[in-house]
Amino acid sequence: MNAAVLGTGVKGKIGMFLSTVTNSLDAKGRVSVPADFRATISETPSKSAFDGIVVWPSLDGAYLEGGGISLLEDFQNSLDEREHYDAERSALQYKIFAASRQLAFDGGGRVSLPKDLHEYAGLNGKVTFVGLGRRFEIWSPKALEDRQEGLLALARESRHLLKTVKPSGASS
Amino acid sequence: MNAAVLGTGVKGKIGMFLSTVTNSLDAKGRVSVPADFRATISETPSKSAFDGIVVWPSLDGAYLEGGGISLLEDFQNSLDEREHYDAERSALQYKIFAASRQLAFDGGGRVSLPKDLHEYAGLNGKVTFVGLGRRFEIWSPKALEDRQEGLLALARESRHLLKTVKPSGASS
DNA sequence: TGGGATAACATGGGATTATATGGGATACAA
DNA sequence: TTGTATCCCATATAATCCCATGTTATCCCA
Repeated sequence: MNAAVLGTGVKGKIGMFLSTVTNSLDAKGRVSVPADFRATISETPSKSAFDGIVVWPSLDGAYLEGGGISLLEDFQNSLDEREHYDAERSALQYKIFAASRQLAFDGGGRVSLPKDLHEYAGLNGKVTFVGLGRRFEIWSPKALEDRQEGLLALARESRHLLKTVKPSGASS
Repeated sequence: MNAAVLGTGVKGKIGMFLSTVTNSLDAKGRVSVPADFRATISETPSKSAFDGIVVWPSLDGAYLEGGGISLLEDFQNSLDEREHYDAERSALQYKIFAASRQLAFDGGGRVSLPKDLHEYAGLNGKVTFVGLGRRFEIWSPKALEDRQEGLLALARESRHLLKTVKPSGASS
């Protein structure tokens, strides 16, 4: 981990996903997206008219990652700098773009999580949204608890990375 | 092949092709284009009135590539920046423009895949659409499974390519 | 600052619509 | 004709819309 991880170089008005919220998953597979997250999505400009979230299975474990459609648009822009048949580009496109789902909000701000995603993340009645800035994660509350172990220690060791002023040479 | 040759310079509202969907190919050679993909196509502006998808054999394997008509318009714009008889330009024109088909939607959002394209992609009863952002791929489910080999590991190693913030020099 | 009024939010369930898919009828070309 | 492609309609399933409700948070005024 290096300083770039927390570096900011953001331009324009972009909301952030913050806080951790647990909501319930009903019998139809629906779950309310936290209101704060919905606000973040609607205030972040995007090229797409899509009103909802995008979710895909994490590459790292049994949980989901997600964000607004603008997050994927940023990924797209990054990948466009590579050649069309570049292996690394393809791998990311397959594992993120092809693996993701567009989940539209219903009138009450809920989305329905497809069954295969339930299963991937081991979801069962309750769902925890973890705000991580530009994106968020979706966990089974139990699995998230396990993951917390060890994070505190690492966060303490890494405190020196926190800066309240942008480094002058930051390119991000 | 150079990425710049096929680079896109899209402006305005555009949708993205996301997720992976398997539909069935009936006895008449018809297959439903996933509703999300149709929505993406209809929300992306184009100079053409054509309502359907454009498909051509991949240059890289036994599968098809496709997108909305606007994708081909973007390719055209990129190629226009080259000399008329430039070798790369000609090659791409032959292998993509000349090899591609315009497949119109029927009333139910299906297209008929020509038999030679079936055969090229080894399609047989089932057809998988793979959303990759600006374009999509069409695979035989079995062949797609094989293709996944090693992709997860490569995607994990390549994650550093994904940036959520545009480089400061980006013009977009 | 207390406390009632109002609004926002999360959630349940039934009604309605969209989607994928099959099959027949019709137009067209070789 | 004979095969091919297009259009139209039917249907089971799945997804979405819509309304109702309890709860929490926020506002407003005395």
